[in-house]
Amino acid sequence: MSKSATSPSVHGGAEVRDKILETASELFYTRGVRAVGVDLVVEKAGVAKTSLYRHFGTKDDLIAAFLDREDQEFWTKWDQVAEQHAEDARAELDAHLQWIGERVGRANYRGCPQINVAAEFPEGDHPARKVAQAHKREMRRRLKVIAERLHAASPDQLAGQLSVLINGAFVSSQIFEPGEATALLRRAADALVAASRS
Amino acid sequence: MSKSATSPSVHGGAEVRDKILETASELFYTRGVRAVGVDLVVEKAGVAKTSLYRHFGTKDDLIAAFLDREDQEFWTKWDQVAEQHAEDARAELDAHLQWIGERVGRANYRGCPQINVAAEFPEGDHPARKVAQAHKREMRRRLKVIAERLHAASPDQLAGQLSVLINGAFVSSQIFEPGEATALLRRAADALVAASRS
DNA sequence: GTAGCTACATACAGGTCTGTACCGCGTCAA
DNA sequence: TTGACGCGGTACAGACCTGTATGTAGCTAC
Repeated sequence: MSKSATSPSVHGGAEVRDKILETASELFYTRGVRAVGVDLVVEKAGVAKTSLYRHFGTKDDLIAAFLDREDQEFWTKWDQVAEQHAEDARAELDAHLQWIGERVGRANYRGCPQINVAAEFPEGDHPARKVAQAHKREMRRRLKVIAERLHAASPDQLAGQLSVLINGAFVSSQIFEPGEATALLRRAADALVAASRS
Repeated sequence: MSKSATSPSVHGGAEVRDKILETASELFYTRGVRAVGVDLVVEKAGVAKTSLYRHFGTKDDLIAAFLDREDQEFWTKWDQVAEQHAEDARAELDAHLQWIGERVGRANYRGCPQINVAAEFPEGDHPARKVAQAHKREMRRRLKVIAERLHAASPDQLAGQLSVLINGAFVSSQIFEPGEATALLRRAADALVAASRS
């Protein structure tokens, strides 16, 4: 009957935690992490400040949880697309660049959360930077698998090139003409894949 | 005998202003703009706070001046390299990717200042964002000139692809192996240039 | 000399930030 | 019924932030 959660399972379960994280994620992403104080998060979420600190200990932990959430959302989307092209690595890569290009081209797109937070917190020991670094390495790892399926001469190099291309798209939305990103990315990937076979 | 400067030329000229801007630039770049207060800039520069506010009205103006300085430094380097390959566009592009790759691979590299500041200040009306946007457009413009000299079928598209590649390199230092960036960039550019001629 | 400018030094106003303390309320389990 | 716990609400501590006010010293030009 109940949610059968483990630790904070009285009342309605972890609804308060989810509400805080959801609100914080939107605010952090649209306004920047340092620009958003916990008081604003608490107010917009309609919860008590004590609840925020009970669930997340520190603001830094909340930031890390925000990046974790974005990370999971990103790979969920990735997996959905990958499943539809399980037999054709070339089509899978194209499909990824398609949705990434569309996402980058949206009007309210504000860049990759991982990159943005890494830019806001240059200190290497910040908990959020670990999440960001793991995210970027995971991207290259997945692209390497695709590169291997494409029989690239050097899968790791092609994966690196595609990683740079995708990361570049994340931070280049300002220079794209409307609707330009997808075609530009796919043609660039075409060229990189073709060259990787020589 | 004197420096013959124009407006603030009493005492030692604009030395104080330069000292402030130089100190602020290093602090802003290594620690992040929002993480550095004007008190710290003043202390490290060894000047009075009133001097900072006399030369730069607001902290936002100081940030914009910081990005302007970085912008000028970047294009100065660019022009130096371009001069050495005035007759050969292919060699010029290669040389640019060479020094950019080396810069990205340095141990204390913390990304492109323009991208970092844009990530720290998502509001579109911030004075520093105008500088950052102009910087990115200027890069694409210069790359388009190179693409035209390379007789690309669509110079603007090739310039866009190369822009994405370079911007990607700026934010991907975490995923590069030591010394990997230059070769990866140059081979990727090879592939893009080759494909642009078909 | 004297006025005008720049610079240094210090203090402070007014606001914001993170994180904690304390209180009362409602709900669940025993 | 009673105790434990999550939750909302408020107040607050302590630190930090930007920007200004005030006063003093030194240099230049008239």
